[in-house]
Amino acid sequence: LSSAEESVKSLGETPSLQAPRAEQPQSSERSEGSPPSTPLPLPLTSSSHSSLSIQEMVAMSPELDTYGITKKVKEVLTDNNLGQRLFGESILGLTQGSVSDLLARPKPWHKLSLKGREPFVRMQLWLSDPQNVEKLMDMKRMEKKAYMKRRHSSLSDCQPVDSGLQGVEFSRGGSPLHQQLKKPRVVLAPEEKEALKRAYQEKPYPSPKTIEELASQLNLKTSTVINWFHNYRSRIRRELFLEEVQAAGLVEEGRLVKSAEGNCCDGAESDCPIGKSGPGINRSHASPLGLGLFSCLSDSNPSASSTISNSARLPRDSSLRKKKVANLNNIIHRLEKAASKEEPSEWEF
DNA sequence: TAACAGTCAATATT
DNA sequence: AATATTGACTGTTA
Repeated sequence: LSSAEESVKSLGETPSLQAPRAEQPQSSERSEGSPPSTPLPLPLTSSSHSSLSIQEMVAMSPELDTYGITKKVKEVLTDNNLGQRLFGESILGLTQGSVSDLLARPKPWHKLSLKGREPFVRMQLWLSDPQNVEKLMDMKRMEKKAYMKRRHSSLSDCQPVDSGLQGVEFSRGGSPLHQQLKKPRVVLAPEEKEALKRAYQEKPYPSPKTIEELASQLNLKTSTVINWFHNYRSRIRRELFLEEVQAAGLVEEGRLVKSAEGNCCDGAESDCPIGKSGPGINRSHASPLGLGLFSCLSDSNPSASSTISNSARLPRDSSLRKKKVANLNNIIHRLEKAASKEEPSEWEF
């Protein structure tokens, strides 16, 4: 563990050079004994003759700057013409779509679960591997070679005769014409999305009854509506974070670059500034988007969401404003929920 | 049991 | 072709 700790510590701060490390020839010890998971085809490489499972590393990892890491990764990938698919599948063990999402909207370290931190540790590990790019490019070549090979052998019989479709129709392992036996991915029409968003603004946590109503009104399955709300809530939270980070970046001031510990940078969680908002001067560099929003809650009527959107000093940008409002309603919901149980007595904001 | 966190993977966009 | 979006699924959590 101690030796492991070292390699992990190196992950922290300085995202620069890294201990050399002797390359170990293919780990044949794909020891299945690997604790709980990690059944990935990950060469993970780097670190001393492999020692800890990523999970152990994640557990010991110091706080990482997820935003900074993704930024750098994106840079390295584009600079070297390496795609997300290859990177994701060989380095992170994730699909292209997931990688894209992760790189575009990383959640702050303190909000990630152990599992969620894993990709970031892997990315940091990769960034500190002096041969990262080279290795990936090698894989790229190998893939290409394999691809050419395949195409060559399959073209041996049928010629460029509009091959494309034909090949797909009959060769691919499965049954080509299994008519819609697969659920045909639901695609919500823009108007339906609008309706759902409107409903969300009213009530981020609709009751089963409301959900049922929405479903029938929009002619959607109940589960679809439920899923939509789950997804929307969590995605809105992420975007809020991203915007905060970027906004903060614009205010390049003499403030610690390190994200101040679990403070403000987060309006969606219960650990936000409610209690300590005091004289309002504490948080010197309080979020540029000023979450001093709670002042607007003083006027007793929590259900009047419209009141909030008008009175609060929210960002003028319509899009951001909407998200802020939605998030506020989300927070209100939680507070009310919390207030309803236990002694509904003293609740002075 | 409801809400989440992470992802997948089918589609959409670029 | 590569990257972005997003409904749904799986495993947790409380």
